Amino acid sequence: MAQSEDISFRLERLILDGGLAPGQKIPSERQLSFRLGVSRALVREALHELQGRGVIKTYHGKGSFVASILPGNPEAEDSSPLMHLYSGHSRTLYDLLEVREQLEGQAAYLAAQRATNMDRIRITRAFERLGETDPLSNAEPDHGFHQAIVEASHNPVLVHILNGLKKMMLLTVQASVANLNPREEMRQTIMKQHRRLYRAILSGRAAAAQKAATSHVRFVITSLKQLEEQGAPVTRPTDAKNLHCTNIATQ
Amino acid sequence: MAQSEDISFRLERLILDGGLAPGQKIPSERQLSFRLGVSRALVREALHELQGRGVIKTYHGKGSFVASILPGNPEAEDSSPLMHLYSGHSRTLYDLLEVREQLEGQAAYLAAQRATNMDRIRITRAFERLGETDPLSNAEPDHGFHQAIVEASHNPVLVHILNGLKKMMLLTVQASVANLNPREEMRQTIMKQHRRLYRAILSGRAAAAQKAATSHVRFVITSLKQLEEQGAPVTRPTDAKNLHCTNIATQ
DNA sequence: ATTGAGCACTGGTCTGACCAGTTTTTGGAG
DNA sequence: CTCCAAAAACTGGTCAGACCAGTGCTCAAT
Repeated sequence: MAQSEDISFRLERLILDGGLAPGQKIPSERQLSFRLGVSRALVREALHELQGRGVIKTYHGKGSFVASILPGNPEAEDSSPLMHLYSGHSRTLYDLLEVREQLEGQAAYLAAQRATNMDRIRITRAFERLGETDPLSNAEPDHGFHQAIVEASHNPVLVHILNGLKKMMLLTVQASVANLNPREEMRQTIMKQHRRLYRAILSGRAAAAQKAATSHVRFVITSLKQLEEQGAPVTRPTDAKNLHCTNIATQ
Repeated sequence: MAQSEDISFRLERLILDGGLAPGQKIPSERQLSFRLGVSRALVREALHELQGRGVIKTYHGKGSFVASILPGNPEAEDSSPLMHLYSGHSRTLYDLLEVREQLEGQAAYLAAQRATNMDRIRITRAFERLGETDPLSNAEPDHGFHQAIVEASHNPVLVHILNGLKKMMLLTVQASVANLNPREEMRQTIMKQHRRLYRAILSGRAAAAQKAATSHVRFVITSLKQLEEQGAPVTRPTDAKNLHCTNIATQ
């Protein structure tokens, strides 16, 4: 009945449809009031409702941003039982990657189908950034590339799950992974896979995109297993700073 | 910093310290704005924050009342902000099913490959129980069947994620779903799909199992969409008791 | 006593203004 | 031309006052 509830509902859907990029800025209050055809006061009330629910964060002079929902719990409360149970077990990494193989494939498939022009621009930008940085610290751009693809799938559930998987990988992953990326022929292969994935999505070839993504993850899996068999150390990184070494696993 | 946060904080304390019992009426907006020395708009924003947090309920013409804080399960685990964000949005159900289509398929695939004898026994037992119960309350055995399959995949991550998805579906799902299962031809089709899935897994035909599972979920999706287009009500169940009506969606 | 109109509440919404931070633009100094 | 500071153009935060829309009470006319 209340229009303000309707507004906050529509805002939620706007956030969901928009890909639910955590940390992403949402339109300004005045803009929203114009778009939705209501007064600014109403928009503000709706935003406060979302704020109370922890969906968004608002900063004076800057704007409102989608709250990162996963990392939002500094307390070990929700993720702890699972995390603690899993982390440290070498096997878990492969379990995670096994699921990721499937979901990254689906994300690529959907992205190829549903990507808007804005999405294509974001993906392209992320893709171009892949080659710019030096090999050792390219965890960030790589993450951005895959993130852009997942968000282009326009399935918030998928975004959420893959984010969760990634986070768990950071806790589970082994230091040995660091050895994988620096190898020149590895980098070549991965770059090629990325390019294939990129082209498939941009040209809307959904099946090809899915195949490219799954085979990419599968390649990472087999490479890791191979590496492990060669007697690579199976130790976890001790501090968070070293976590970027997991770039190969998040590709 | 923000005064409105301070206001909502003071209101919360007023509710707690004031010994305001659940269901009790809190002062009117105009009264609060006078008492707190701020504008009514500010009070309204603060109230909306509390409303979003589920602390109060507001009724047009009557006033705002302290909500009973009991009904929520005390365990913080499933009451993540994500849940609140998703639940109630019709689209989310399809987002969930879209992901499930993929993961149930993978679970079936892996189960066909990895199921131990013990797993086969469990799956068989669950399968046989499918036909025994009356059609209206067969949410339990159905859930058990799929659960047994997922666990036979021997991928804890997969088990965990699918459990989470199922839990979220229970919060998201619409009452209209209840109409799907009782229909005779639906039940026939679903039963046939279950049998195909069961046989494929037991005989170790992984690809066939995967196909059976995904097409099963896809069937549910299209059926639901069809039903929704026919003008079925898109209302959420009001009490937890009706949630078992979601069996069709969790199959 | 019953009923109805009217009034005094309640929240819901709008308008337009102004304050206070942040970011971008711009124009002049070097 | 470059660079940095002033200014303009954003952002959210707050206010005042008005009017609409439900709810419930009161009191007079029947």
